Amino acid sequence: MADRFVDDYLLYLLARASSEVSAQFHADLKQYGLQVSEWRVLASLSDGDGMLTGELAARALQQQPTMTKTIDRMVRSGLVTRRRGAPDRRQVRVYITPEGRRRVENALAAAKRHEAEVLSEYSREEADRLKSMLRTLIERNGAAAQDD
Amino acid sequence: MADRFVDDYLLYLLARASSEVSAQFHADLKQYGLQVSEWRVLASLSDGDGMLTGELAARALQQQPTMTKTIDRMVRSGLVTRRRGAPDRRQVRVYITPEGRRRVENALAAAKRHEAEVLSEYSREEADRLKSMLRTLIERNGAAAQDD
DNA sequence: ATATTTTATATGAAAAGGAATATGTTTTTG
DNA sequence: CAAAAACATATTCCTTTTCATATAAAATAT
Repeated sequence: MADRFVDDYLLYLLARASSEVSAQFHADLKQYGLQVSEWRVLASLSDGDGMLTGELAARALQQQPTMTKTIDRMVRSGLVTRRRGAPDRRQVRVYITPEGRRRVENALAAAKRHEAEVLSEYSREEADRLKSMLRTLIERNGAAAQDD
Repeated sequence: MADRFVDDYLLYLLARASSEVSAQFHADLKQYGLQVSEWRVLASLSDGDGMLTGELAARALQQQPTMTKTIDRMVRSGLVTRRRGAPDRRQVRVYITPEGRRRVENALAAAKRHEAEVLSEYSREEADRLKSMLRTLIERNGAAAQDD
C-alpha cells in the first residue's frame, strides 16, 4: 500500500471494506441465480409481510426508479408479486412468493455462514463494537446531512 | 428499524454505512464536474506518478473493462493521459494532467473537510479504531478468499 | 527456439443504473 | 369543496457497467 491520501480516507476505507468483504458472497449469489439487488429485496421481504417500493429502494440502496425496474424483473421471474396499496392507492406493496422464498433460503444460510466466517477472526466484543460503530455512522449520516 | 435479518448483518451494515456516509460528498462531487469513479482515479493519481489501468481498477473498485472506459472518458475530457508501458508493452500507464490536477484540488479539500466533519463526533481513539478495523477487514478479505 | 500459457488491456453487445419528468392519488389550503 | 401542493410510483432517454471474449505482449515449458 503506497502512502496515498486515499489509503487513510474514511470514505475509501468504508467503500473498499464493503467491496472486499462482499465480493466472495456476491459471487456465490450468482450460483443461486440472484443479483445483489434481488438478494437484498428478498432478504428484506423474507421476514415481514410485504414492503412498499420506496422502502425497498432505501433498504436495497437503490433509487426509487431503479427499484421499480428491479421489481419488474423479479415479478417476471416469479420471485415477488405487486399489489396496489390498500387505503392509499398510490402505494405499491411487494410480497415475496413461495418461489422467491425457496430461492432465497439457501442464500440466507450462505449469508449467515459467510458472516460467521468473516467475524470468526474477531472476538464477540470486537464484532459488536464494529457493528455498533457502523450503525452509528448510518444513523448520524442518514438524514441529518441536510444542513451542510 | 424493524427486526429483520439484514438489520444486524455485517455486509449490509458495511454497504449501508458506506452509502450513507458517502452520499453527501458524492453529491458535492457533481458540482466539481466529477463522477465518483473519476474522483477516485484522480485522487489515486494525485500523489504518485502514474498508475497502471489494472491498479486503478482495483483502487477505484471497478472491473478492468470498466476502468478502460472510464479512462477513455477522462482522456477525452483532458483529465489524464495514457502511455504504453516501458519494458512491458502490455501495460498502460495513466498520468494525471495539469487540468486533472486543477480539477481535483477542490474535491480533495472538500473530501478532507467532509471526513473531518464525519469524524468530529468521535474521539481520535475511536476514529483510529474504526479505521483500523476497516483496514483489517480489507486485508483479511482482499485476496485470501480464494480458498472458500 | 517454438509452442503454450499467462498476463494486461481493449472491445462489443446486452443489461442495469441515473436524471428528469410523467401519472395518478392523497393532502393541504383558502 | 375546488385548487394547489405534496407524494408514491412509473416511464423515458441516455450513460455506465457487465460479461464474454479478443488482441497483443511476456513468461514458461518442451
